[in-house]
Amino acid sequence: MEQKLSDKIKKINEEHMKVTEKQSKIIEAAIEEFSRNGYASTSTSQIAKKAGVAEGTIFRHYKNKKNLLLSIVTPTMTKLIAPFVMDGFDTVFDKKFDTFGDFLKAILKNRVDFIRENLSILKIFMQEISFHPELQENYKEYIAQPLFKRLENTIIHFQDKGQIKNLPVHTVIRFTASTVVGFLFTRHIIYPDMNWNDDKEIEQTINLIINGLSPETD
Amino acid sequence: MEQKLSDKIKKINEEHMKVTEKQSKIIEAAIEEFSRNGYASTSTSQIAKKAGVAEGTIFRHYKNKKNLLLSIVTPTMTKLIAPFVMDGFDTVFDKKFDTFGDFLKAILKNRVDFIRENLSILKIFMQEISFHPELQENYKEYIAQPLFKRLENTIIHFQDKGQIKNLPVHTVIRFTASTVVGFLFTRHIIYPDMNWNDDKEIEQTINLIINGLSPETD
Amino acid sequence: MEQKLSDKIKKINEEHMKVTEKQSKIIEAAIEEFSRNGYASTSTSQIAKKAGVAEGTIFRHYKNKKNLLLSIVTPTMTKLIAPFVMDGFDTVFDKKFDTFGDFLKAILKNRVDFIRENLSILKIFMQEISFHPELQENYKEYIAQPLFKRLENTIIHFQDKGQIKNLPVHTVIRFTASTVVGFLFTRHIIYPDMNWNDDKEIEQTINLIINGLSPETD
Amino acid sequence: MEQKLSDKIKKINEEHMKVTEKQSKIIEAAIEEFSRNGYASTSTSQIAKKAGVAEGTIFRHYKNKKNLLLSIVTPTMTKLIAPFVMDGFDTVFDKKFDTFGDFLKAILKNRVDFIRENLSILKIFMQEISFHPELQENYKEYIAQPLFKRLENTIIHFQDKGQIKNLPVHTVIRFTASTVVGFLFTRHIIYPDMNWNDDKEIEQTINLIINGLSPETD
DNA sequence: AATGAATGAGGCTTCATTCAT
DNA sequence: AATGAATGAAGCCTCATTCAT
Repeated sequence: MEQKLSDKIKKINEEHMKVTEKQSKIIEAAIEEFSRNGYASTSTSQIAKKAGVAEGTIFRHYKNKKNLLLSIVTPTMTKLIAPFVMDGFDTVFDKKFDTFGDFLKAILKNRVDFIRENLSILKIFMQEISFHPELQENYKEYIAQPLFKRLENTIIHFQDKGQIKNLPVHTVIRFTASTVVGFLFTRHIIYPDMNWNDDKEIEQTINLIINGLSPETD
Repeated sequence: MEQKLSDKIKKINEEHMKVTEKQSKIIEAAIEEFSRNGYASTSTSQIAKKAGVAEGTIFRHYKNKKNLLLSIVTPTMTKLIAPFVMDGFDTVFDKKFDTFGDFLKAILKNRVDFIRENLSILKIFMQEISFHPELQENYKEYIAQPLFKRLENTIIHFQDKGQIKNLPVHTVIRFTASTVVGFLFTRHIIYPDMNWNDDKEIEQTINLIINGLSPETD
Repeated sequence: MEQKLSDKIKKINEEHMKVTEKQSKIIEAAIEEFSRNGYASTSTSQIAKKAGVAEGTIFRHYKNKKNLLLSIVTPTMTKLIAPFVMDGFDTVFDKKFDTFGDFLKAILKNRVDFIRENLSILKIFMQEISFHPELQENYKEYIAQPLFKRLENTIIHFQDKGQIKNLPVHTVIRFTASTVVGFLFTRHIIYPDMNWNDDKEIEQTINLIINGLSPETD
Repeated sequence: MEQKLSDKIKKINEEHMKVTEKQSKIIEAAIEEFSRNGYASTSTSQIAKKAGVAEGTIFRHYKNKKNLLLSIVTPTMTKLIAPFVMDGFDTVFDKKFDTFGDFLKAILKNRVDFIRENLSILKIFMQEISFHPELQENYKEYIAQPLFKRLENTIIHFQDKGQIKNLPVHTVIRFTASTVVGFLFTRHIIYPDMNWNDDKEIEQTINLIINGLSPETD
């Protein structure tokens, strides 16, 4: 069952691989335009022009505009969480971490490049998730739920070790995610052009999380 | 100068007051539709139908669809931060707070109802801010800057009192805001229908922030 | 019968006189806008704004937009030809002229100021005459026909005196009118801002007409 | 330089050639409607219906309603004056004319059919030239200026030969053009349905011009 | 007499999608 | 596989006109 899930995810990603040259031009153009203007305000002819293909060509490869959106967003989102859910991968979970801090650091190190490279798509995802039920369903089934399950285990593990306050798991996740996402959002979307010292910021961010979650020490 | 700003903001809000009955029906309908489908995917005829007015009536009151958006979003955003920037108001800042926790609690108590009541508009704001330069300008001038200034003072105040770690002010603000917004977002947008114990969640959230920011005690 | 015609024309002009202050503001504004943008491209709200009245006020005084146009154009056109058709007036026709040249000079002297003052309205007339049957009917009945009749008599008179070549009357009128209108058009519409020596140009123009029409002298 | 101009004009006309069948239906319909109702009072849906195409098809070929107008008017106007400005063409200018009368006769013979065939477009041009700056610019650059230059030379030539009164060139042109245009206008626009003897009228018109311009013979 | 809010028809234009080539 | 002309529905907005105040 679990196996099946990661198979499905593998398939989603593999389908994304076998693309012709025109196709990848279309995808590239669509990502740029969707992320700059939003899905609804981007026309297929705009994408075609930017991709250097005929309008009809888009519809030869993607059933419709919505389908093009899903083809862009879904594989990237699954890849984003792949290290958390893929068995057999050399993931961050396969190593044993002594502290919750180490764990966080490892995740961030592992995913921060991927996020930077796929920022436009993540932006599109955040913008569009509310408006497209298809996206929401994919998201819940392939991303949110598997991810939550894995994190749940990890957090309980560190709570058992006494490193994390005994708050409800979802509160811990929410706090951690908020802080991390808040940093990445500020870093890459609100002030992408500021002069950031990424290593220092990440360390500070992790410290704030660990401090926040550390059990009363008396 | 500072006085002038709060005057401008007062004006923005007052202009929003003198509305006919049809006008407020239009606003109400637009808020609902914009927030459900997004600005670009909401048609003015849709709004007119839901408001029970002729489509032309919308354009008698708002010269543009864009203008309608701004008329909805800008006054609400200034009202949201009004307690922080208005002089002469009985704001959360006029009282002296002994601890940073008390300060946070006071803010959240003060603003949480407003946020709940204006959730749709805040959602619209978050969705559209990236796509509308006019919105961005209003936001920077009337909201982000004044708010930052006030918070900066407050945070330095509590850093001087030794309650908050000596991190850069913007880091403190980012961490605090991320955590608060992360809670509100989860509470009202991701899982609005869950059975929330608001008081307890707010307390926990504040504790996480205070813990996170508390200076090393050794 | 003839009497009736000049009575009708008198009535048209008198009706144009009893106007309230708002009415004349509307007329003034309409003239300016119609002549600048054309009838079809001028909106009644544009006129109202420029006139400083409410949109509804226009329709209190003029049944509709078309009616406003007619109220502007028709009286002016009848006034333009009034000296030619009004009995009892001290017209250019009442004096006896020795030569066709004197006659032309007298007409031009008499009408040139009127034309200059009513240029915008004449422009509107020329633009709109093709598109409005009502205008065409008024024009034929009250302007073209009476005018032609009078000119016919005059021209036959000078042909009998041997001053004008024995061409068909309509040819003489066409040639004369073309030359005069051609001058006025160039003078006031094509190059209104050039530095014109009006007296000299008028004299030259008349000379060209007289030369053109002078019988072979051999 | 001069070469460049005639190249540009050639290009304008050639672009007008490569038209699909639907395109020429659109043009045909637009000409008829624009000339019957005026540009502003003709709707694109009206044109589409008359052309038997979808409204959207118009905008695939002409980015604007305005652009459609220009695509109709500009090439025809340049073609109208082509014989005057095109080098290498077998124009009326290439032959030597003994008299100004022969010159006028040649021009009229040459252009009268073209005018008759393109009457609707010329009407549209005259109606719309005042309201469209783009049209005015094209007109000045490609039509009025080159035409004036050529005529100037010709007129000075005949003035030197003593056939034409020593009036300012622009006065001669104005008088000649007024008389010719006055005839054509009466012939084709005011009374198109009258029973005209074209050859006789043209001869008379030319005689009037020549007489008008002939130097005093004493 | 004057106002101006309200209307709804219609105008120009864009767009996703189809289909013949 | 790729093109791009064609479509017609729908979008935003303007307008002449009406009517309650």
